[in-house]
Amino acid sequence: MGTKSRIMETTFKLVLKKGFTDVSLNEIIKASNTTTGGFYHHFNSKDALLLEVIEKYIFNYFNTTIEQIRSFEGTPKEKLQTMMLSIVAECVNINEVSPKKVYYRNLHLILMEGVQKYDVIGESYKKFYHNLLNFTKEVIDEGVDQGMIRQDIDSHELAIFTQTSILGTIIMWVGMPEMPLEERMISNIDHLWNYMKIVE
Amino acid sequence: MGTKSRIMETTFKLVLKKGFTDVSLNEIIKASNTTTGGFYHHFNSKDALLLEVIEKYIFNYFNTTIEQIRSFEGTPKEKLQTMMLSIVAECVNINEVSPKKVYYRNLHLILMEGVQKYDVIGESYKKFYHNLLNFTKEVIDEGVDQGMIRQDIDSHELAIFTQTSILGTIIMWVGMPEMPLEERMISNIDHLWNYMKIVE
DNA sequence: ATAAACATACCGAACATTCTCTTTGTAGTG
DNA sequence: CACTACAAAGAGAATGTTCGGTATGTTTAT
Repeated sequence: MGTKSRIMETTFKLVLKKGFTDVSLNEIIKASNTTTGGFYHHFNSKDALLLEVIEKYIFNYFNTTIEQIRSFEGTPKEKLQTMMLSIVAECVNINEVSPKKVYYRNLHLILMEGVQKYDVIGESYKKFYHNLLNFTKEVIDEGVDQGMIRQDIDSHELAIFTQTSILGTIIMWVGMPEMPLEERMISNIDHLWNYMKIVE
Repeated sequence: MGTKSRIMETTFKLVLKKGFTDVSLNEIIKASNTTTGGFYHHFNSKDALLLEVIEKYIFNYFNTTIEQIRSFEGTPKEKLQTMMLSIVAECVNINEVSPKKVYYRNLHLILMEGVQKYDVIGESYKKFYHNLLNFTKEVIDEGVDQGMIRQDIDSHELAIFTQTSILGTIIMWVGMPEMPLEERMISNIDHLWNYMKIVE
């Protein structure tokens, strides 16, 4: 593996454990088995590194996951579930960086730190949300076409409500980590589905 | 105003603008019109100060708001709305520190930074969530007693679903600040209500 | 009543440490 | 020779903290 990607992977691991500000450049350099010169050969600054890392290891992953689920076969409800469980549960296995699910909590917290510190990350975050929202809306529209989802509420409105519930599940779990995330996610999607489905 | 509370208020203002890590002790000391010695007379460390500030200005406020709404008169739906709008919109006026609503976004991000950095803050965060969850459940139980809310779903289950939707609205808005928060919150509570109310 | 003893609140220069980033040097390769 | 990819050393600024000192107020003893 080249020095650059070694630095990036190491950085992601460290950041996942300690956050942006609590991981120093010296630490990164040592853990990456390189030197200051080596580092500055590949990156202009610490910030530049962090931005690249976030972009590659978080947003790239999130957005390609959305793309993958787009071609996934199943009912609208199954699609929603798969989408969310993918983002929530599997993202921790990015490049096998960490085998433990626990880290997704940190990943979320770090993302928030990034949003607060760097406008660029805020922008990527926003793009991802729009991307996810579009996906949700597509799925709901599909359900409407198939006659499974009620038409009396605007699908865009339903998509927003769905997405807020789903993101809320994550945030709630960040605050109460003892809550079983997958279980909760599934049961909340059940409620959402019961609300939007057509009752016979 | 005493030196200690002056330091605390100034710190809260600064932290709200720049986050924990980006506000230095020198900055705090200068802005508080005191000196290094004066500071260390009242606080053992910078971290100790931050913890006290978060506890006083955020969690104290959140929890007393819940208490206030407990004695508020109105329908269950109105109570839910008032609760959330209070936390979301008015909390920015804590001790008239800041007149701008915009800051609530920062407040949330800072809270996340705190949760990530300090276990103590994570604990307070958790307590607040439980407190809020209990409140939500009380309100729903009240609605059930009044025959307004369906009984076929466990009220605890409904409370969790409600809270996740509501917190999701906040998180979604953090990612997409152009979204009108109050409006969104009200319309999401409408959906929730339509789901849990008894249809005639 | 007065002096001594102590406590509290605060000052500010000095401290050691850590941080990011620059500069200079060098081994390998085409 | 020139270029890439790194190594080594350290400059320079900023950080949180310590510590000796002062001014003011409050007990306590005589």
